[in-house]
Amino acid sequence: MEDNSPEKNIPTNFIRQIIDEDLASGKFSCIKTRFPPEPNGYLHIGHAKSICLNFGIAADYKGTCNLRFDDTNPSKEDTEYVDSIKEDVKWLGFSWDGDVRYSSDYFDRLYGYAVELINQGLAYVDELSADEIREYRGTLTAPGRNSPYRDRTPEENLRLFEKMRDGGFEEGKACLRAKIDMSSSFICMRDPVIYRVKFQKHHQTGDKWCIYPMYDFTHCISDAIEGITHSICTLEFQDNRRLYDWVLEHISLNSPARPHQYEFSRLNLEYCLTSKRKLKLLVDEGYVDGWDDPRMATISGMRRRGFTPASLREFCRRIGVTKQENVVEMSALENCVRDDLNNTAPRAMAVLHPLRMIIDNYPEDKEEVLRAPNHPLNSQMGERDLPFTREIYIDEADFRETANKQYKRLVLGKNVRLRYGYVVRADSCEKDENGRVTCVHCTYFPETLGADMPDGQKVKGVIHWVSAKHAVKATVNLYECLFNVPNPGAAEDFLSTINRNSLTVIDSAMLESSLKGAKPGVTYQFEREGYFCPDSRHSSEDHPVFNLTVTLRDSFGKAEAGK
RNA sequence: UGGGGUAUAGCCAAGUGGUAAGGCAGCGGGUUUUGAUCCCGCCAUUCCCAAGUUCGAACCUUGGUACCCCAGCCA
Repeated sequence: MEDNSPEKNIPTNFIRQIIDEDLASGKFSCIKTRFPPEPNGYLHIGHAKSICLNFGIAADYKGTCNLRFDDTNPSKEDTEYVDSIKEDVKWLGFSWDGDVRYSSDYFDRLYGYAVELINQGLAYVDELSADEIREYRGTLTAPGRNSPYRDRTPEENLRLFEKMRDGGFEEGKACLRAKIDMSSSFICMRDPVIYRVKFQKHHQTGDKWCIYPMYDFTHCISDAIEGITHSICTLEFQDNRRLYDWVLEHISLNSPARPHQYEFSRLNLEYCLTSKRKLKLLVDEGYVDGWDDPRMATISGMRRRGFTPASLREFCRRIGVTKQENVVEMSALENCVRDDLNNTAPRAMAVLHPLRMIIDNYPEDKEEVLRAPNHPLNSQMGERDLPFTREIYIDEADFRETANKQYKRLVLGKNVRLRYGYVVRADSCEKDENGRVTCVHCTYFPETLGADMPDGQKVKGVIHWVSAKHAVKATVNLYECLFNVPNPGAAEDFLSTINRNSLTVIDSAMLESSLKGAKPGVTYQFEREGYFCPDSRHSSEDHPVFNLTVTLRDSFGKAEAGK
């Protein structure tokens, strides 16, 4: 039984099941989620999964989703990142509720809650060094020891915490710790540091603070302040959930309903990196052309590559949300892009490796204008002109002097159809001193425009072409995966797994004339080749530069390669 | 016996005691002026392993095994 109703397209996953139960039980009446990136890098495909999850849930349950920058570590953050993140979320097609939020909006209140903890005897200023704190923390199998500063009075702690705030301690000389349990089996509960000294200008709060709250203290409180009902994060925070709950249990903030944290597994995509730290290294060390290099699995890179928001959303829908570790195959993503672009991309002809073809029986000064649909299955996308002349370009791969029956393109003495045009027969070819074919001479059959050969013979092969006189010379960037191995993130030295052939620049491709004014933002299908889009940085009307988005599926090439 | 998690096809992933969805990949066939698209068909007698409970188990119980995460004043 097939059911294509929209309801069936809404994903089901364990988080949505929890929400269904919470709604049914009356625990919550309205769902609020949040997408909480730290502005310390550009968003990548893994973030797209989280964005689709959080904003998707809000949309489907008629709730809301906040965009909140988790900006508690000013030394790693920058407004360049907040700007790019906002742009990426919007581009993906989502809108956050109200204004953009920042954890730093809550620094005053956070400070107040820290004081509350101190007053309850649940936090203390520790003057152990970072190294000493690590020693005292114990190991995975051995319990930790109490800091000698653990039993200071609330009054003393308050005074010391104010001193921290007022710049009275150098960095590393004091920190505020929650007093929990140094022998807990959850390492994160062994008196976690919740405030540290950092004489660092903050991109939002400037020089107002020299102490900054830690993630574990900040995130849960920020969620509660914003009335988040379901705080969704990735698996590595599962232990931290105990601290998340502990903090909210011990402060006076009573939101309508206490938020709960749920964890899902992060996305791993074959041949890609989904680590901001490593992506930043590629950018900083010049291995790529910026965060938006089309080979990067960043949202901005994929945008520049020609991926569509719809294809990324569909990808996130298809991969699902679970707690299982996973590595998704590249083909899953590629298929989503092809599915979308196949329906929406205007078609065009572009010859990537030009080979001259002269149609000897076509008058030298004659020029015809052929018409071609912009989409084979969607006439609403209109048509375009295709100038046809005696001299055209075809692709080198589409001509062979001799070939077996499998080869359906142009062979000496055989016929082939010029896409949207005539049938031609190859009569002879010219070669250079290296034996490389430089020109093919053909005869065309005037009666075959939109018709079979006069004798009724069907021509199997169809090849693309452009009029030499009207062709627009262009640069085309071809891409392969940036890495040679399926899981570069797991490599001991990921830089050594970089694919040196990840970029191939074709500097004299020939485009059909209608592509002359092509603007970034539209992805075209170059027929028989793949999807390509104008490069947003380098393409111009004088010098078009196109990036390969993804090739067409190619069963012939695959079969040939398999031989 | 530190603790927290996860095991269903090559890769994702439904499934929640009633007899293994779906997608991607792959394989076969049809249509086609894109070797594309589209269409049709095939692709887990078995759910990490082993015992047990039950008329009936991927789902429950017990015992194993494998893998991931945690010892930042990062998030």
